[in-house]
Amino acid sequence: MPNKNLTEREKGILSLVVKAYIDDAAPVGSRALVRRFDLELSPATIRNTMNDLEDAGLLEQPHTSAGRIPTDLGYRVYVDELMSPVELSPGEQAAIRDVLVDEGRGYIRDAATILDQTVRALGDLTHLLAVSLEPRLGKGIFEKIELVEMGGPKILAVLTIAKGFIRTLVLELDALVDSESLHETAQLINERLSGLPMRAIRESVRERMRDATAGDPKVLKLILSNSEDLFAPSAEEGSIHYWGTPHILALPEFADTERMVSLMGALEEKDVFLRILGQKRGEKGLTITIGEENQEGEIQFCSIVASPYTAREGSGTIGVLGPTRMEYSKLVSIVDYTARIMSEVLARVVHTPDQSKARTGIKKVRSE
Amino acid sequence: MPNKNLTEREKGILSLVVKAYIDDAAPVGSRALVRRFDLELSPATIRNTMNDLEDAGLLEQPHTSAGRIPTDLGYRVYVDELMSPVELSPGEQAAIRDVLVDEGRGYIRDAATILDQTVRALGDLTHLLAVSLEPRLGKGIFEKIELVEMGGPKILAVLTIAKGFIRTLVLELDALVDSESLHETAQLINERLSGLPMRAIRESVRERMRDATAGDPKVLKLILSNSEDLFAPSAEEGSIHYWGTPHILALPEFADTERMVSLMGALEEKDVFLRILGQKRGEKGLTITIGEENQEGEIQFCSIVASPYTAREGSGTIGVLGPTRMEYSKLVSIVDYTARIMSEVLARVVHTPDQSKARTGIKKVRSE
DNA sequence: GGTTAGCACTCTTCATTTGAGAGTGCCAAC
DNA sequence: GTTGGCACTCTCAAATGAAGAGTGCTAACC
Repeated sequence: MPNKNLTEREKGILSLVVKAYIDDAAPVGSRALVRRFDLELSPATIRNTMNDLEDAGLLEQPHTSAGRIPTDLGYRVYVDELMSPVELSPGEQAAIRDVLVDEGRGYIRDAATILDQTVRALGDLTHLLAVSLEPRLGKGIFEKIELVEMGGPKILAVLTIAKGFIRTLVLELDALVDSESLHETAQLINERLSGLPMRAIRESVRERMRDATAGDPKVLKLILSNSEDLFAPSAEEGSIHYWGTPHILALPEFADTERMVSLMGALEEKDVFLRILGQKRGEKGLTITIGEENQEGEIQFCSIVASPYTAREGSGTIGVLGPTRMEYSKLVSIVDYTARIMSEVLARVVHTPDQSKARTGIKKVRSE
Repeated sequence: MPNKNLTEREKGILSLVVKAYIDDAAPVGSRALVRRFDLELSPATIRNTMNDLEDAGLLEQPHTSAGRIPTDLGYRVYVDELMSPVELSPGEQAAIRDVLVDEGRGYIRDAATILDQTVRALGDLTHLLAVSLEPRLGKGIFEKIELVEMGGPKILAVLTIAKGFIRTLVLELDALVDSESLHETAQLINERLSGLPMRAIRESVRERMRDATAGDPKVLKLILSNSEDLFAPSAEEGSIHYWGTPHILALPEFADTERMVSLMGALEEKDVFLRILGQKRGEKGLTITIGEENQEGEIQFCSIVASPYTAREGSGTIGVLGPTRMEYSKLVSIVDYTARIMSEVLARVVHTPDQSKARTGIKKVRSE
């Protein structure tokens, strides 16, 4: 917890310095600050205060006799104690809402599509990099399995999990099985496992399916040997969506090739973002991570404003990444609003592993 | 077709200039060329020849009294007439083969996973941006449909197309239907449509399904009103994979922010690459597109070496993108080899719309 | 005629210089 | 506690100049 013993004046100056630096990306000096905000004080006084703030570790100078820029700690104090969230304009709200809400669209998109579209809107609205993590099945309850013959020795297993999540997996047998036995086998599995949590199934399928009386033994064996994957806890753990690399790459902060490469590498590699966003999924509300507060070295020159969202029984994360010099006060509102609306929308949506666009979305049709 | 009337000497010099420039990314001068390649001729002679090549439009000077760099046309002549493909070292071959070939892996990955892994290997091997387009169903033959009840009013339609391709789509009804009628409806559809090309079905489902005697009329109506999507020609037209942005962003060619932004924008937007790669899918063999030969303005400072690959009845594209200054002679071999192996591997794989990693891949299991 | 040496000229690059501008720290005075 | 004044520092941009690389051209050479 940062020093709270700041005078009112110090708080004010820190705020102004942060604001000015966010706008200009250039060190801000005492004289410039006075002129810019029509301060009643003289530059000299400001200088004294700035000096105190520097001693407190909230500001720093790139070199002697340059202006000051906020340190990570400075931003932290600003974010925690000084700024107040900016209300969104109706236009901004609409920009987000229109993308997310699907009224009049004629079909329900699946979660992946929604995330994709949302992340685009968010990235373009903030002019930063928007990132999101797909919802994970929380405590998934297994509903049922269907086995569909696919021609040749291949079988498509379709699992229905919790309310509305489905998972498909193609299994390959080395012998042909007629669809009758497939159906019987599926039925047997459903009788014994339906309603159980996925975890429980993973741990005890073999015992539960012992002494099978019906169904095809080969198929059953196939299912059992793949139970780790079939009944895995999370559906799409690995899926992140992002949008806006051109926005941030154009910022002066990323003129340095090394930073650029390290960020893009992290994005492509995905691991880094999985860790960061996955961690935030645990948090209760909106999170702000500033610069070196980040665990991941690749992006310690960046800040992230992120918020968890919920989708049925799963939950994910959506957020915005940019240089530490970012408009926290506005981004907080935008990200918070987005996550909120997203939770609303996703509450009504089925989660499928299908990744393609509207074409393979979920069509909502009036059957007249 | 570029001028063929080049003397042997001119061809030689052009080759050397291209090679030197590919290595150094700096304009190459006559004296430097002589020193570098231990030429028997004097710089003055080289100068004369270079002058001729400049007149022919194959070389250009960034400014008077700098060295020369190849023009797009210069590269074209080099590629078409002068270079010879470099054979791959066993190590390089192995690097590609190991990723693609799945022996000993224990499971068959789906097409998306294979593309993902291949593109990674290709990008890292070439130190450029590797891109690929997922295979498209060629002349798809509809095999059958299965309708799976999903809880609530939702139905999962599973289509089996051609040999081994499947497509899933979630449909939503506004009434509950028991699985018996679902099964009957599916059976009816299969009886009437199985074996027909997707195109034919799209055009004439309604007539073909007229006077339905069995099945649930509501479900049938739902299927009909979604036939455009269900029987759409291509499964995953929209999917491109890429890897290697950090590689190319680090190149001097991309120090210019504008180029960087325009390339990254095109990558995120996907449209540009869909057009480029989709077009190449039509071509017979490996294609080299140099600089402004590109139709798409966003990447007219880049070259692409790409090759189509085949997967069952579908076909896709895989290739490498980089600055026009790239090692064509080597890339040709690498891309060609990759596409070849990929076609081999994909011939044995089922294509599913499932995007996640190994977890939801296709498990190959000995049922014994 | 092709090839080459020589030479004047051009242009970039880099280091250096210089002046202006912005900013600081400190001191003394208010 | 606040401020004006002042010496000092540092960056930035423009200007300068020398070095280096390269060119084109001409005249001579084989």
